[in-house]
Amino acid sequence: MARTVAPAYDPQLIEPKWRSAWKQAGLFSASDSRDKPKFYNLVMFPYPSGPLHMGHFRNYVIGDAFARYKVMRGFNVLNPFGWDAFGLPAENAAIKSGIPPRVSIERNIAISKHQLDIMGVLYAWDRELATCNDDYYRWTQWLFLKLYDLGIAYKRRAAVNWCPKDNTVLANEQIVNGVCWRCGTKPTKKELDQWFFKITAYAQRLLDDLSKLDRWPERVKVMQANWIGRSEGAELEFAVEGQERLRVFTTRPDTVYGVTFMVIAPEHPLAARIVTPDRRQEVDDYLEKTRSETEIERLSTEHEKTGVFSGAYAINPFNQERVPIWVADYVLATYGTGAIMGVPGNDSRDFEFAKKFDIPIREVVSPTPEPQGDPTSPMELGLAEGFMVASGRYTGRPSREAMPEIIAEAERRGVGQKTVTFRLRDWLISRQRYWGVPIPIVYCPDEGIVPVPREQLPVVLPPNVEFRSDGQNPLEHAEAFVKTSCPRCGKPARRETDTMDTFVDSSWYFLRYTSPNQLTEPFDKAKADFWMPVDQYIGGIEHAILHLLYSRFFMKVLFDAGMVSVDEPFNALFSQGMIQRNGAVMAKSKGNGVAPDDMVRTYGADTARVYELFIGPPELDAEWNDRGVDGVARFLNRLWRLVVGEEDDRPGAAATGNSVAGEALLRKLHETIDKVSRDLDGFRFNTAVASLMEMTNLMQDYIQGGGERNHDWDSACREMTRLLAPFAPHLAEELWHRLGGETLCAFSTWPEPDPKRLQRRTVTVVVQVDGRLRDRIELPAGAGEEEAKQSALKSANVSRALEGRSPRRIVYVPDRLLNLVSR
RNA sequence: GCGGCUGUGGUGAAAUCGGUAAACACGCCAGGUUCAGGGCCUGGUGAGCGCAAGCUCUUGGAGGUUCAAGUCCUCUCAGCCGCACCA
Repeated sequence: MARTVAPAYDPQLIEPKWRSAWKQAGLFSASDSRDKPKFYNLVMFPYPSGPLHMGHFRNYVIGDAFARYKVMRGFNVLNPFGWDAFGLPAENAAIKSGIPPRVSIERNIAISKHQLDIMGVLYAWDRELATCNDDYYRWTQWLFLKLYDLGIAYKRRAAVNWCPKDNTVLANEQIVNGVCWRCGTKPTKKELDQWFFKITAYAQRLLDDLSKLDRWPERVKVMQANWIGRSEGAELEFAVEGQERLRVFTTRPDTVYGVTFMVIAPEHPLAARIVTPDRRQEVDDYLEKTRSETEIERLSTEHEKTGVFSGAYAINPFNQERVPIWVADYVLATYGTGAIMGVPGNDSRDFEFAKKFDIPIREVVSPTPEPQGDPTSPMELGLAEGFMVASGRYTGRPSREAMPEIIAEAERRGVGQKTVTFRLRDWLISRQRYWGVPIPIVYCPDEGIVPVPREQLPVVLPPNVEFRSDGQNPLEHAEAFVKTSCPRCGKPARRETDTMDTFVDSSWYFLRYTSPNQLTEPFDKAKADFWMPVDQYIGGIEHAILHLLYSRFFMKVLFDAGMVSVDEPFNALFSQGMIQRNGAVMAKSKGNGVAPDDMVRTYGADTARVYELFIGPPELDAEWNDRGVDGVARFLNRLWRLVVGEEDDRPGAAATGNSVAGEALLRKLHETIDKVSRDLDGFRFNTAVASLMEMTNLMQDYIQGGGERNHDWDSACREMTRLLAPFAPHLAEELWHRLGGETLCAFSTWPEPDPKRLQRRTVTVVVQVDGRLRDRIELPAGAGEEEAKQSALKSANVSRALEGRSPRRIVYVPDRLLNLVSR
């Protein structure tokens, strides 16, 4: 057991008392009334995976402190909480242990709720939701049907990423570093009929509107922009000998004269059609090989180019040259047109390919108007712009100028046009798993795909299913669930057994909080209009793409459908860093977690909270230091003793000559009010705590210097208590009460700094000679340059540094600095 | 490869507008305390030189702009994160 700082006050005694007081008084029970400005404060809801540790709590403490601050600032604060309760871990646990997901989830929720409670983290619990409850997921189904009606939800056969361990498909966003984001297994390819959301239809808006999000972290916006991956270029059409045509996408139409070969992806439909008989066997072998080797080979970092000649040729529409068409897996079927023009003279991948297969390499862009010469070892691959080489009538022109002309020529001649391509793919939402929202679709032998009528929602997830060790979806074997009748014709039909990706659940939960008991629709539009957008969203960086992109997409769809009045869900976003301990991110699996329960027992909730906020800049990762907690405990104890008045009779507390006047005390108080307010507005909790510590230290100097517990002192104590309230709310409440506060401190008004108190009569001005610090002088505030100069010249240090020279120039920053320039 | 972030004492860090580098805290050292230990209190604590006054150096590195640079500019090194055969 680490040695700890014994409390001077007893958190165990005071903390529970104030927690019930807040609940009774309805702190954070948001009303929909408009008498105060609204503030929607939201922390990302968690997956209830078991006991929380202090790493998780950074998010909740930040959110709680900020919400409390906003209440004191006079806002009508909505600060709700819920549970992202569907998902694989609970189902996998069920397969192992036999405990049904709903049971383990409910147990975990109860544990987490208790932990939040003892940490003094409070929410609008009357708005609590869990995505696995049918009064929530029926509306997720309702929204699916809405998207189906809008043509945004659709089903198609597609080669999808399949995780063989989790036995389900994955969205592109869920392949992280080439492996399944959950279990780390390398996915394989599978052809399946799957449900998608047409997020690509929103690609441009999702990209454009990032510029509206000026209170989002830059890195999150950059990650989203990269993920959306907009590329401007052109599609060019090459005639293939015979009847076929081959369309390629290129961002560099200006390099079209450098084409010496074409490549199509193995999955490209032309691959089957254009191959000449003599090449058939070799091409089929290659297609077979790329299919079986799947992503594993393709994703290896130093993947050597492979490919096979199809036997067919294409005609370059610009120079009429005949170029061979190859099949190679370095071209992706899912991007652009699934085919490229090979320009080895300017593209490093094409260069590599051409080298390997002895395809001619031709210089096409040169950094100078003259050709560089030896094109077999071009040093300037990937040249963004330059001068065109061997490019017909464009030769010698700057490529940047020629590019639009080439596109225009292609359009005129009907062999291509300007296009924009995105990396973003449609969102695959089908999951072949049990513990999720059933997709409300019925398959009828006659009618085909039939949506479940809205009045029949929810399609209830059957509670009693058999969890199979072969990993198959239990729903497929739940006869009572699968067998149904067609809603249109009444004939026997089968239900869809896929469930939805849990990211669908979390794409709209922030709307449900605004009217959690709405019985007739997912949310009440008037209430959503009142509360949305979320004013401050707080969560981990791991959701930079997935959740935050999907939620933005949903919001735009609902906006277009007239269901909401704003098209971005989160006005300001804060991504907090992770807490590490012993060199690793705090995690249950690493065994380095610190339990909030232990912290509360040893130090009390307030110390744990303040330490989490003091640990470092909240947006950066921070290392948990067990001893650092003691420092915070000391601070709170000292403040307690000072305010409660136990300081006088302590031994060693004799006057030390550190005399602090009442005026100085009040000036520091108002400086602290000013600083803490600005720090809270800017999410700088660490420096806010530091300035509270500074003020406490000064209060101690005041008392030890014999300062009286007079009116000034009382005022300092009272305002300090209010400043402390968002950080250490229990302690603040107890002090507030002892200072005679009649209502709760949590509801009291945030103090304002008094500008008169911030003024100083005298200021310390730094004196430099030739830019080097030589002395400090005391001057009346607002003193003029001449006065400052005269005063400075009296300084022995200054005259020594001047060595008899007189200043040739004087730089004077009033109340701050005087620089005498003598050289 | 592309994009982003971060480099400041023994440690976590601060410096909000180009104006006192190292606030606050941990740790360490010394002293005090009806001081067992712990706690509490006081003082010290970037490096070097000096008895001292003081001087010099110091924000990953190298240049530059400026009266003045942790902060702005150019180049560069290291670490972390994201994306990655995206045409």
